[in-house]
Amino acid sequence: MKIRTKNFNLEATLDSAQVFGFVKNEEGLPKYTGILKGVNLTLWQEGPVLNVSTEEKSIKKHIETYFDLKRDLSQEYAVLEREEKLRESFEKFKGLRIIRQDSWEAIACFIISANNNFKRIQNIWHQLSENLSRKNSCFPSFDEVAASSEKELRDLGLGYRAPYLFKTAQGVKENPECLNQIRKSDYEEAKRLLVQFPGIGPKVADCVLLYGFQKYEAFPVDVWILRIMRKLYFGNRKVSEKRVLEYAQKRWGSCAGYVQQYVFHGGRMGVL
DNA sequence: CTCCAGGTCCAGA
DNA sequence: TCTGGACATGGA
Repeated sequence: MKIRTKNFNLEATLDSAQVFGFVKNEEGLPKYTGILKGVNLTLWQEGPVLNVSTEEKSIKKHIETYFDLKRDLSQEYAVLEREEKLRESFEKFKGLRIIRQDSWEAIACFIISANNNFKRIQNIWHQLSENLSRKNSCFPSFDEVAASSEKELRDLGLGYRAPYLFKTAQGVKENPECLNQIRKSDYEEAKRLLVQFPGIGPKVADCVLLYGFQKYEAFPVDVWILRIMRKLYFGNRKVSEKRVLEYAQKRWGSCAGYVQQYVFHGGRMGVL
């Protein structure tokens, strides 16, 4: 199946650590293998065309939703074009989009991401999917994680995050409505609700809000963002994460989340 | 062996 | 409110 796109960069989108279930295989043209709505698929891009290794009709709409291909980015691009310090990242990775991923998967994955590295987060993603999910290689639901145990999670490589994920899964299972509560709340309120779960602090909450709940004021400040923001906007002063967050939201408002993704990816790729 | 990875939690100023 | 250290695990 072929999907015609505008302003879309598959590689930048899937390489910028928003999701952890896709595996990249580079043999010339990079291809990504993963699962979406229970359908296994491989994705690769040729110019504006996004190729999908399935002819299943229903998957097209899911892909357009997942990558948010219909979203008009003119506001974000207007902001980024004005941002001289980010010019190289914007030019190089234009088309990078914020993925709309499953809310629970985002919660779980970013609890796991804390003080961890990309490769290991990917491994754990697959461990959880293979061992806890009934459906073949899908990421496990909160019910399925809650039906596991701290010990099992520890054995799958979660380390000290095992109780965090387990207790949070139990909490969501007890009150699944909380996900809708978060969805309909504004950014501040939604964040207040999220950080009540164990393992979710301000940074993880911002990731979850941005990738899992489409709250675009969210601006996750991790070690990369902190380093680059200090360098570009604070003359290398040792400002706190909180100061950086406030600065970004004041400067970029509802585009902060998108700007963050270009800062993060540009920083990791070494162009900033 | 030491250091680090998309931080959080807890204790003590 | 703000800072310092502990915390599993695996790779460099």
